[in-house]
Amino acid sequence: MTTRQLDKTYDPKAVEDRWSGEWINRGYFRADEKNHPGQPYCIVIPPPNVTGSLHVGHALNHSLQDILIRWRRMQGRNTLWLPGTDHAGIATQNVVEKQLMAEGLSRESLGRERFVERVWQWKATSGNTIVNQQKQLGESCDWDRLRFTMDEGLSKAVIEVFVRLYEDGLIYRGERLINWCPRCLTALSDIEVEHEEVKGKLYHLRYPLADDPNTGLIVATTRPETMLGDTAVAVHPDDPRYRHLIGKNVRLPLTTREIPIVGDRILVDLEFGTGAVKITPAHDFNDYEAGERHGLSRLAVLDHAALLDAAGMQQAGVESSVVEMLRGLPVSKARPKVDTLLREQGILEKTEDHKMAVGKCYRCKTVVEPYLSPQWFVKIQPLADPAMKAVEEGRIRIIPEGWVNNYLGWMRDIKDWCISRQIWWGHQIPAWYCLACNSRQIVTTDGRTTILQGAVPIISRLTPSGCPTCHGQQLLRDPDVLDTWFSSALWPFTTLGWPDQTPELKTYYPTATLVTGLDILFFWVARMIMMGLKFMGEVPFKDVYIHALVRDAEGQKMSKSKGNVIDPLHVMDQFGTDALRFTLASMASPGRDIKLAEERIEGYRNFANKIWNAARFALMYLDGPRTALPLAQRTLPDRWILSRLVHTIRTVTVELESYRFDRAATALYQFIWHEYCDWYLELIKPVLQTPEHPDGASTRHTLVETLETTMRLLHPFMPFISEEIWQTIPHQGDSIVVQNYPDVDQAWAAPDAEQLFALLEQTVGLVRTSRVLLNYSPGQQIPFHVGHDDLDRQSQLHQLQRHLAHLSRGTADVSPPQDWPAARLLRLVTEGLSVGIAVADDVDLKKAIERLAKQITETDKELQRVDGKLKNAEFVSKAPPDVIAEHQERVRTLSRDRALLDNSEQQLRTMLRS
RNA sequence: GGGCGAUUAGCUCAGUGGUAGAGCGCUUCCUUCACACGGAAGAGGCCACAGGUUCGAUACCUGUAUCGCCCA
Repeated sequence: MTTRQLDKTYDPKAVEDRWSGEWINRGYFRADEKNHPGQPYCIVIPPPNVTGSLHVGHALNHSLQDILIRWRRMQGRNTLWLPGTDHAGIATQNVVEKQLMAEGLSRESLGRERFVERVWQWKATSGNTIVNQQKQLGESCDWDRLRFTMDEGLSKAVIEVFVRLYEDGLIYRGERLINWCPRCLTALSDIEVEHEEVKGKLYHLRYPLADDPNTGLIVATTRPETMLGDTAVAVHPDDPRYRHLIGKNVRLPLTTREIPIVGDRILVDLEFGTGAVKITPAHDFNDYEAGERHGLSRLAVLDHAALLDAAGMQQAGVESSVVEMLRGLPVSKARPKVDTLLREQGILEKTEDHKMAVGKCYRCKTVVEPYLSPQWFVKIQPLADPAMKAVEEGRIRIIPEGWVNNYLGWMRDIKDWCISRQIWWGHQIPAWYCLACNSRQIVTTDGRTTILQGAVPIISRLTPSGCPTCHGQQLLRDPDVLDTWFSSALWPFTTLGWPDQTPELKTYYPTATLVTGLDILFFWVARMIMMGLKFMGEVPFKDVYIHALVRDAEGQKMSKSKGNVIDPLHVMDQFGTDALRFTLASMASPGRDIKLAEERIEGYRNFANKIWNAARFALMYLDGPRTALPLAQRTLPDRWILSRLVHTIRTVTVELESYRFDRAATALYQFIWHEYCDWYLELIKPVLQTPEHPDGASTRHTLVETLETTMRLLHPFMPFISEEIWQTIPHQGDSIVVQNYPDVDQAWAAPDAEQLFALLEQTVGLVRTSRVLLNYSPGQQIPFHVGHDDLDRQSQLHQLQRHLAHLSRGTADVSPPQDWPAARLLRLVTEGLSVGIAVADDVDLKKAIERLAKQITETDKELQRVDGKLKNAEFVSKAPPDVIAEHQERVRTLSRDRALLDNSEQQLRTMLRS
């Protein structure tokens, strides 16, 4: 066998480039839905926006999934990690529109067909960016199954779902107040609005009574300009200030209208403002509902661009001079004008500062307007109920559990889902209208065609050939497209071939785990559950693992505008992909956001280098025969490291099963660095470096055995370096990717070896401390004494003599402390263990004495504390016997230590004086 | 306004009803033939505050403060 010489420093770049491509070429990630004997384990990736490039949030999300998938694959499960991208309707349309703008074009100038073509073109050139980046990260997706939410199969499925929901009466069209983005010019669903607190003013307006203009009612509002569309004033029916006014009318200032005063205990908060509020059903959600309760008409005074609308104002009886003054103005300009008008007319009583929430478009951050328009909705309650039940009954587990209430709470109050968007990029709604039958409902003004409420749609999977009612041939397709989240809600089954009953669907649905961030729990997760239950009759996944958000080192949300974005590709370039992956995994503690700092990644880069050098070390000493001796015949270091390894295997496996990536990563780090490298490799050096050593063959075997196993254990976390090392050391098989994950082999556990080792570690620690106290240089060989109060331990020290001498660099005399020379000896004592080192003539003893004094103080403190507890009658009578025994034992040990330390200190002081 | 979470070493974070832990940073020593992206030894903490439960609380309960997130 030829061993390759490894470089002194690990260079991730070359290794990663080679393996990321090679794994794919060899088809290791390809799923087999038909012949694989293993239990299926499927994860569908949260499809990144096709516009996107990999950011650190993806890196976290994908790293965790890849860990799970690689781990399960190695465990022999029939794994499928299904990749894909999302067409991201509004976001993508915005990107392409921006491009057009730069060319002096607009989507309107192109027309719908050419615009959509243009987006496809853009997708063809830029859409693969993120996929290529994912491959670079080593993501073990089955890339042959890459799906896109607008590819042919998925589009067909989307239409199918729409038609079926419509036929089931779960989709309807109606005029409702919806969230409207005046910049994107489209409706948004409730959750696509981000609420932000801003400073505003509360305006107190006096509305005079119609039959007694000298008295009036003062209403409080944050949006004075909408008063033009008021259709009532509400007071609380129990409010003694106003209840006698209910049923009377007020004169609405700036208009020719009179509006009624109504009593409403939902809308009106007795404590807030003046206790009287205006009702503007066309421009406020709460007012809209109040309007429904009281049968009020809705008067819209803003148009689709959120500009004051002349026609609307006229219809609302606004005085013509006011109409002229305000027409076409945006709210920001209209408000000061209205303010002035109201002041002049003595209507504005006062204003006061007021904090209020404004809604912003989650795509473009423009302030959204409640807007009255006909839209398509999903009737959600019938879908939400089973989705709640699935979680309540534990058919879906949400991890961490804390989010369950969040989910259930949202589902309980869920509102019908507005699914139509007035954009062009997306799945066009499969609804057609007969122009003949709907001549009054279809109006075109200024080139904008509006399909009014009441139009009768023809819902069809294919383009209908004619009107089924009048057989008319002139049909207009509904111009709206579906909410992007409509198609992603179907992702777990449409990507597997639904509505066809494919083998994939049969094998992999329901999927095993969904890994996602909290931010899309409602957007995506909840809706997948609803749709999965509706169309598959089964939950789409069994576990939902919700991970944290990645923030910058200061805890700020990363954003391009703040300039605090950590680019994962840059980091991968600088420190290696494995280092980034390991960092993210080790920081993925539940319920806490990740503050990512580069130093942390650098630390794990160092870890990778450490692993690399451990492998280098192994390779350097691997020449010669290797023999697998029975475990009982192996050396202490070998039995100890195997015992620690099996312990680590158990920990990593258990932690992965409970999605504790952080703990699994910590266990690996601790084992590899501080057990394998710090102790094991040091311990076996004398054997490896002695030619023809009797333990050589067995030690070399264990060295390879443990290193090879450790690489397999590490592989899901650090796929590249583990593969590279695995390939270099003796192994069987083509790639670590397809090897078995290490199993817990209980035979490796060796409690006796661990116990011995603990004594070794403790003793070596004391010797090393002594050396530093006495300023012996690290290389200097020194004689030292070791002894123990406990006879068993004393004899164990004899067994350890060789290792002690090696690790402490000196010659070890194991004998009872009372036999040691009394003079010129520094003695350190811990828990019955004594170490004595000769003091050279020229040594400064101050440091050693200080250290002894300090330890004596600490021992005293501890002694008092423990003794105090034992003197407490209640403790002795109530604490469990084993705890009491333990305390008593500690008092004994501490007292002995204390006496010996005292003695040692006095000796040193004597020396100092002489 | 409602709900959830956090508060532990200088920083970032684990953790447990009975000796307080890690990484980074810091101090001192060391280029020893795996690794200076390294080794060894150290310093550093009233576990936010106040009550309660308990023989015993950093941990369990209640309240307070501060910060963060979600929802309205």
